[in-house]
Amino acid sequence: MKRTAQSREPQVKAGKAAAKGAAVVKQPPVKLPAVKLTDEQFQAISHAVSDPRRFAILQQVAAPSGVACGDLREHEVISPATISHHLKELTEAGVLEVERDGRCANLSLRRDVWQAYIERLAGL
Amino acid sequence: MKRTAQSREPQVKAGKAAAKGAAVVKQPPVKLPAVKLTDEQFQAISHAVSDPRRFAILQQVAAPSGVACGDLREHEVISPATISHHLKELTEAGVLEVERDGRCANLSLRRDVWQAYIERLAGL
DNA sequence: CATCTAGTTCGATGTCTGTCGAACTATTCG
DNA sequence: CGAATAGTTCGACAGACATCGAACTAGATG
Repeated sequence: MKRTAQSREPQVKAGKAAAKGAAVVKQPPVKLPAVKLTDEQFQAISHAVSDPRRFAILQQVAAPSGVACGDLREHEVISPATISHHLKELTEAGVLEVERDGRCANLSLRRDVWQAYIERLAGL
Repeated sequence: MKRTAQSREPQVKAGKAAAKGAAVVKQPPVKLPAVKLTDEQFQAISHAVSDPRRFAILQQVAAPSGVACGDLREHEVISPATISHHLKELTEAGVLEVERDGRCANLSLRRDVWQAYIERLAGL
């Protein structure tokens, strides 16, 4: 798979996408069971979302129906191996859920965990 | 200034402090003027808070009256040079404000910026 | 005014991290 | 069943980053 020159910063395209953010359908006021984060998990989430590419992935995956791995915009700018690396970081941090569908993977945001993370940050 | 062996992870002491979190006085419902974060600033904040030591610093600094640099618990575990390095990261990200008081520095949380950061994350 | 204190900057060091191609596993297709 | 597709893992590489001691600047003290 060909792509443009190696770059640490996301390509302008991805950057702009991250900046604008996908249109988000507002969640109905469903009360999620409270999740309690360990310190390690909190730290892992902070680390996982500090990378602009991983945050951009989370933005896409936050859509109510999730997103198929193959539909991630990152396929246009980084290699499948790197995408896999980032997905692993997010999954191990606990904010991403992967559901295999044949040879495809469907990705979704662990909203309960994300909510707990936000609340932890807001506690400052 | 003496301290224990070099370690990337914060010492248990600092870790526990970060885990428990300082007791936070609930802010009165004062409406802060909305701050708009640029993508770069959002990214810089994410990066700045992803480090456990910097997050622990923010927790201390979030006290309503802020905290004097010399009173940061980090002085027990890392060198002044490293503290300075972390303070610079937080200041440049825009979440920390430094006010010199003679040779001392008083640190406080930019609550407006922090609030904007939380809201940006919650937008997923 | 010399000395001390508080914090900053510089340069070095070792570790971490995002990237890749190649090889791999698992599933689907023709 | 062989070929194609989707995604993963491995090992290597180059750059980023947290750490330090030493030297520095600026303010306070005796």
